[in-house]
Amino acid sequence: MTTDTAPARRDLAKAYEFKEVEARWYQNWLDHKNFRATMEEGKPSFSIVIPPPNVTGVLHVGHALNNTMQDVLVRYRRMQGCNTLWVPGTDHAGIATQNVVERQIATEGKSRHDLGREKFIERVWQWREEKGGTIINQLKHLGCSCDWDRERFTMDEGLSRAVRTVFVRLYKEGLIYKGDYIVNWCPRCKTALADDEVEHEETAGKLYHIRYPYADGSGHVIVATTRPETMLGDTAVAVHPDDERYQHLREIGVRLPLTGRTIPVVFDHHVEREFGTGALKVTPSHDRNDYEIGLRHNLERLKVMDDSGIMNEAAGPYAGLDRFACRKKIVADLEEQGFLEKIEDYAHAVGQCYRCKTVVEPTTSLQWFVSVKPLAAKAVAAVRDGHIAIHPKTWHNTFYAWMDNIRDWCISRQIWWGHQIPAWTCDACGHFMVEEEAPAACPKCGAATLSQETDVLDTWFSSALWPFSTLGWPDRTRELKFFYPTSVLITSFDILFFWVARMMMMGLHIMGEPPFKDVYLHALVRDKHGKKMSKSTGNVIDPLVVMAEYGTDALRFTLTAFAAQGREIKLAEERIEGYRHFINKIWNAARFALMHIKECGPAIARNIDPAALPLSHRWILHRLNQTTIEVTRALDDYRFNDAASAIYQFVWSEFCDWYLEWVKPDLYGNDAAAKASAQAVLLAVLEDVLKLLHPITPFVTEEIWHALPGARTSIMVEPFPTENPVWHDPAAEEEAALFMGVVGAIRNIRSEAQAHPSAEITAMVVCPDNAKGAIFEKLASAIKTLTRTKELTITPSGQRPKGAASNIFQDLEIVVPLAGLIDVEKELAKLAKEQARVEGELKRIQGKLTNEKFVANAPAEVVAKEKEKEAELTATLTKLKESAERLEELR
RNA sequence: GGGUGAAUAGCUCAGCCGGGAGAGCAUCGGCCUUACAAGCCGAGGGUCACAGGUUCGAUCCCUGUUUCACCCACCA
Repeated sequence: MTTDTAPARRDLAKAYEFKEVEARWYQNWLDHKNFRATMEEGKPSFSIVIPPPNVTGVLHVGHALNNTMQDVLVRYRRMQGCNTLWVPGTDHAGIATQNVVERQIATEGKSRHDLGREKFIERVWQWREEKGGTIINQLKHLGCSCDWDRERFTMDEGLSRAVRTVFVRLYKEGLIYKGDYIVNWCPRCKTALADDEVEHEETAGKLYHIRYPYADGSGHVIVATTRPETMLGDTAVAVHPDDERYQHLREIGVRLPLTGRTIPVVFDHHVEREFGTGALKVTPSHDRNDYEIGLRHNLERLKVMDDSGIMNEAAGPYAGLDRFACRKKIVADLEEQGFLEKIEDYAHAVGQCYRCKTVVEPTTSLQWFVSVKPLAAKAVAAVRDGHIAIHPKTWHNTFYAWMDNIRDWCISRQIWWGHQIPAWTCDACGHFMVEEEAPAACPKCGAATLSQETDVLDTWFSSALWPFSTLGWPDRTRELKFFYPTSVLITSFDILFFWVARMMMMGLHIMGEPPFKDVYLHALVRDKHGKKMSKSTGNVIDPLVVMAEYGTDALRFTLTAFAAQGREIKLAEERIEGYRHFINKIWNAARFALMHIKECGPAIARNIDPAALPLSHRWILHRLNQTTIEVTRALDDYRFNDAASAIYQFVWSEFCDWYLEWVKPDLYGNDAAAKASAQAVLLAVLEDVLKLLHPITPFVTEEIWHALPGARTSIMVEPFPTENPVWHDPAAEEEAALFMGVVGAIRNIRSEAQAHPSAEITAMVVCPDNAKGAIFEKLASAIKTLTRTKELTITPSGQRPKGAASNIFQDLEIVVPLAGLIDVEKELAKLAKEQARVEGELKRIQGKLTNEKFVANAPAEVVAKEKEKEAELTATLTKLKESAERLEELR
């Protein structure tokens, strides 16, 4: 941190030029290393690791939300004096990045196979050098105060070492194994996918019913399938063990149509007797369930497709056809040869690759797996025992349910871009070894030629280590000591299982401590109709465009204000425009303040005894204090929207609409003492407002901060406001409510009477209560200013003059003579309506109070409150009736 | 098939421990009042999805229903 001087102070421009301001300040923060983490003993630590965006990524509004929230917290804690670290970085995003570079070289008419593995990977690195910084720059644009000197990439040497270290350890512990199992295969990406990388989409398909003749020709059984091409790989038909219909097939078997191959009939409990004919074709190599059945009955596995989804030699005459072309051909042939019973429309879920949406083909394949059950148990225990808290809590059950049913994690991918699996086989003797570094020679036979596994690891494997690998693990660094476990992880709920759960498992197992204490799962940003934003629908709100149009602070405030805990945030551009008005409001309030406080020194109001000050100042300081408390509590609880709305209300409705108008007479007047207090309080409130706002709207607050009198360092390093008990003043709040009630009543009369704002009026406040009367005496001049009233009388009892309008506020009657402007009938109607409302409410309350059970059971304070209300309403009602009577006389 | 969330003003949403609802935008009326027309002042607008239950009292808690959204799942 630094105390260097900032850009020269000057008067604030008439309009807030955010573009110039944002660029200037961000550079200034970088120049002064304001984002760099401190590691001072004795100070609390606060750390966040960024959910690393894909290196291929472009900032979308979801990133903007996610990173705004992180930056709000980071700036808040930094101002509170924590050792604060926000680790930025990007993810190498295996398949996604490989796809991008493949497309790039495709324009040169080449495929990655033309280049070869080594050259191709060089190209990917080259691509990363040139284009990989895009999203990082966009995060800077958003104002993110990450410690950029600690930026990491999941393929960095350090992180790669962490990956190898963890892999070897898990392998040696028996938690990583290699085996031939059925996996999800993407024929386009030509790689295996983990279960959660497959998206199931409800699709309108067909259900084909096919006759499989008995092997002895005595009849046939009908099986149904949505994927008829897989019949070429059928190695059995399964029926339920207790299904009498098919017992005789035990010895006979059936013949596969088209190929004539004879296959056995097996009896398995998996089969539902009620579904279709109760007979199921079994393709162990291309269906997960069939694979299981195959295992149970020791069935042959017959793969009929290659890794591109093209039918192979095993498909006989169909070899060389794409699987979907083959489906058509098979159906046509079945039809022609009389094997097709019927075709039904059938809606079912089809698995797709989450990266490219290609229909996934289940296939048996030799892959690496993590045995996750023991790891998952630790994660579940950590959440259950409160070592990790997920916010909002509603996710706990979902989390447990998923973790309890978790299956082994397929971590090998048949692509080139990623962490190559650290396992080697000796070419000479076949010795197999898993090591952190490439062995120079075979430890068994001494041969120097070893072949490394060609597969790379699932990208999520390295991201699972992110919270400690970015802090320097496996070395024992100071960063780890200060910042692990990290304080909170902020991410979107859609990667709870991809990423969050896996970080928990790895952190707990490898480090022995959770990777973070809190997880805050925020909503997904949708369009204003709740639809997913997508380029094809054209409903995308591009944060970069929006920032250019409305300013970064406007976007940040909008996202913060909309960040209520929930499932989705419906965002429309009008909202951002609305909050730009708020930024503008702050700007103008500051301009106004600066006109009057130029000659002031830095605020000293914290040292002023507010008891000696007039109500206006006591009130605003009290409200500021309350707002500080609320903002602090809200941010501590991740209630971002509450923090935003508390400060919005305070700034606009209280500070601007009331306070500034209220103190104008002091500021413009000749009373030097009154002016001095007004200046001091005004500056103090403005300073705290800027600090409270800074985590959400860093740019505009910094710019205004430096225009304030006195030498200023960055507002980033100012202490965040804290509760000030000296400012606490509930009595001021009550008195201010009376004041505002009377002002409101007079304004209402003016407006209803359509009196021109410049028309001067006189008013009378009939106030039977002497104590209140004394309060109003002191406020008379302020009431007059705020209502443009020439003359104001406060009297314990008064007679309403002819042609006067009146309003009732509590036990007060506010009378404004407006000769000729009064519509008596309208006034009476208004009074009648108000009377009805008050009577209704009174009736309800009296009903309650006469209800013995209520009085007996309700808490004493509630009963007291109701009694108070009753008295107040009774007084109001009396006033209303009197007012109406007098008005009647005018008819 | 299982699970989760949502239903509150015309729109988008707040509403912590149950004491009879708030904001922004939009609408209507009046204002270029020397910080701000990206503004100021005033006003209107809600059977808190529906039906029961618990309670002195329910937008809030419980049960059921309807509608919508999402997640998980091996009925071919």
